[in-house]
Amino acid sequence: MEIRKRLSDMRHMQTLMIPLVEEDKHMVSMKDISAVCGVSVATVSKALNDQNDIGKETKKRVRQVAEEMGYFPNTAAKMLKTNRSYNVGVLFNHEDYSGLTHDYYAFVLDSLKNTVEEKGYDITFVNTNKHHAGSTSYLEHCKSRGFDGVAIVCTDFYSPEILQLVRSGIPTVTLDHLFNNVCAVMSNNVQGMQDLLTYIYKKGHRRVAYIHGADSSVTQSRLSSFYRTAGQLGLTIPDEYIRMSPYRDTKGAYRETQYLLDLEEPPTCIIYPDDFSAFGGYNVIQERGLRVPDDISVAGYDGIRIARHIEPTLTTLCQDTTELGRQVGEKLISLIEHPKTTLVETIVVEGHVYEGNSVAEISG
Amino acid sequence: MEIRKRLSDMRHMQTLMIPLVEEDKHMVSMKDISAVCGVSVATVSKALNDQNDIGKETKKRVRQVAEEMGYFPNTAAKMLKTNRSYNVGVLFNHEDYSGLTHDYYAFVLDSLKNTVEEKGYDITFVNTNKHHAGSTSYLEHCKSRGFDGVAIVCTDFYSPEILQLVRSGIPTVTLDHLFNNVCAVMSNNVQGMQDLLTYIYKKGHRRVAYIHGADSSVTQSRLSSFYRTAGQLGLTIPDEYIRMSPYRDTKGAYRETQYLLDLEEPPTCIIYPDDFSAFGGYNVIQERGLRVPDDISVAGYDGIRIARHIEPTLTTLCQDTTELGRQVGEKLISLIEHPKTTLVETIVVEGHVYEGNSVAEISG
DNA sequence: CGTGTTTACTTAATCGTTTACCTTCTTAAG
DNA sequence: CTTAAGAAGGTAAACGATTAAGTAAACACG
Repeated sequence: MEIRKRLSDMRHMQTLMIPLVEEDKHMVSMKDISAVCGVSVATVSKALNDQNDIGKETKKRVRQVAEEMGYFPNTAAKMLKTNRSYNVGVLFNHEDYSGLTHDYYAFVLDSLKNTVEEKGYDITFVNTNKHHAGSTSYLEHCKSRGFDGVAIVCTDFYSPEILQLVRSGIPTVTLDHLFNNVCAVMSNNVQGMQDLLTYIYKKGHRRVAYIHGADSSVTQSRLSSFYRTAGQLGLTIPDEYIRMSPYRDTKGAYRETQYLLDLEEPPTCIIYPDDFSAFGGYNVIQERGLRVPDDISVAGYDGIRIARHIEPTLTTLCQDTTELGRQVGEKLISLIEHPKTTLVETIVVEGHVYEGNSVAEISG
Repeated sequence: MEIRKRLSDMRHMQTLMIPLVEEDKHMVSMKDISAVCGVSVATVSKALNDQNDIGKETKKRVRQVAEEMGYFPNTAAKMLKTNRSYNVGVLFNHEDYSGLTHDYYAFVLDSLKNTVEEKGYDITFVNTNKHHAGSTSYLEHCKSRGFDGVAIVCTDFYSPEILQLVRSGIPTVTLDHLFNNVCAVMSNNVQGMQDLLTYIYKKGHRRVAYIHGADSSVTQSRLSSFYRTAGQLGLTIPDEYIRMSPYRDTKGAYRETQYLLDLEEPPTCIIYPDDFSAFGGYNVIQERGLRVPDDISVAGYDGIRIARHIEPTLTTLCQDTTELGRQVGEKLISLIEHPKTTLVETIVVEGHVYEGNSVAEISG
């Protein structure tokens, strides 16, 4: 016992004396601290965790020695014992064309990351790779890694795996998709489309086309809001004004824009599925020798950063990615830390119309 | 003993019978499998890890039961015992204006993620938040989490914390920065700038300005390559053609462009620090009633996605983010799995000139 | 003074794996 | 038949923490 103390003590001294060597592999553990302080490991644990059945003096000394020795907890051991990882998974499936390379999701993730890190949590991507050793589903991967919670940010919400995950009992928050009995944070697409269309209407436009994205709950919200708002404003929208082009597909946007411009009575303003697509629209329009917004007005959706730096700056519905990420993070952590008292609810985040120069004021 | 077996067996049956309930909290462990199979835990472990001192039949049975019971390993326990996490940290400091929201890094990260996930590793962000419980430095966070390796992708490379990290003995790979004795993956900024400037030269330009980004090793490479190439081509670059504007700062690009256009002998082509800035240049030029590329040519650097969808499409040096991310990932994992035989080297990834319409062909 | 309470610890079990080292049984060679 | 080797599996000690339960000393109080 006495010998072990000395040994541990010496090892400690070595570590201290050569602070930045390459072979700094050894992590100092509670055992090392306990040896140096001459107390039990349990005492060290309690002292560091600020338990109250430890003497003031001892606590102080243990903490100081721990500091000096450069102690930090072994997360794996802590996890194993406590079943808490202080790590949240983020589901970012990018088999479709999106994920990290999509401004909207990247910005949300950035904000989410800041939010949870501030509260002492780390972020790990839920491995979407099927070849991952042992685990075959998202849920298994999450359990295997012991995530305290999972943010489902960007994925195919209709896959059975996702359903399995949200039903598993692990705290989950979804972004822009609603499941029964699952917390969700939603960008207000209904209000957003209403604001956007109303803005366009107020600028004098009466013939407004909408190229919507591929089917999803987001698309549905926007589309129905478009129809509803149009109705309220007394606009008649001919069927051929409603087109489809996948999100962020400039080719598709190009094609549909041509279709719209070739109509006998073309629209005076086109709303695109997203900003990226809107720029696809710019191109056709310019190619035809027409100008935005003088000859035709254009509106986007998202509010990606570049949109306000390209002339004519794009009028678009700017989604509040910072707030979205923050809400996802806060809700998730609340769910983790206060599972009983946290409301299962849908949090709606408002966007706003960013007024660029792409929608003209027209009269009559 | 007999009783424990039965109990465990029954618990197992329950789990199987109510497959998707909310209270699916219990993770089936090796102990459960061992009880059902009537073998020891050690045998189960060996069977699942495909050790060779286990009978064929037993191995098969254990594996099948494990499958049926929905077993997957507890990562924390495995980590604790083996000191391997199959988890790599990614250092993505975004206190400056970049990080996830920067196309270049986001694309690299996306590729890195794909690469390591394919090999069975997960990605966790190195927590850059100082308030994180217990750990105060990147290194401590990494050790605490037990990362097998760390990819240093986007950060202030001059901070002492980073130095501590790369010297710690944890496998690390840096992107676009060179440390002594540390693996690095570099986008070839020297060749890139040379190619870009040569392209511009061949288009007939003799008065080329370069607005470079804020100081960093990347900036230095590009700038010195610019000078060197200019010399080789016989171009004389007046001092006032070399300007500075921070990366991705459209305001700065705007300002410097004005400066350049106001010169007595303005350049015929301006190279910007990045594509984002180049669009800032577009704006001034358009505002002044000039046109790209007829009146002045513009080149960017990066090759962000949107650049090829905006007219005039931007001529830019397209960095190969997919390859960069892949190389970082592969090198890192090689370093982790074969520390002795992996070369400590610098991998250089080539880019290519993306030929848009923003650089005019001029004669004389 | 005896008894109960509080304080400040220690002991030891435990989380779910891995693995060095046994044990037992089978088989083949001498 | 004896013995050594090999195959198949078991035992138990880790890994680094947490925590219920126990203990010894100090203190309080009628």
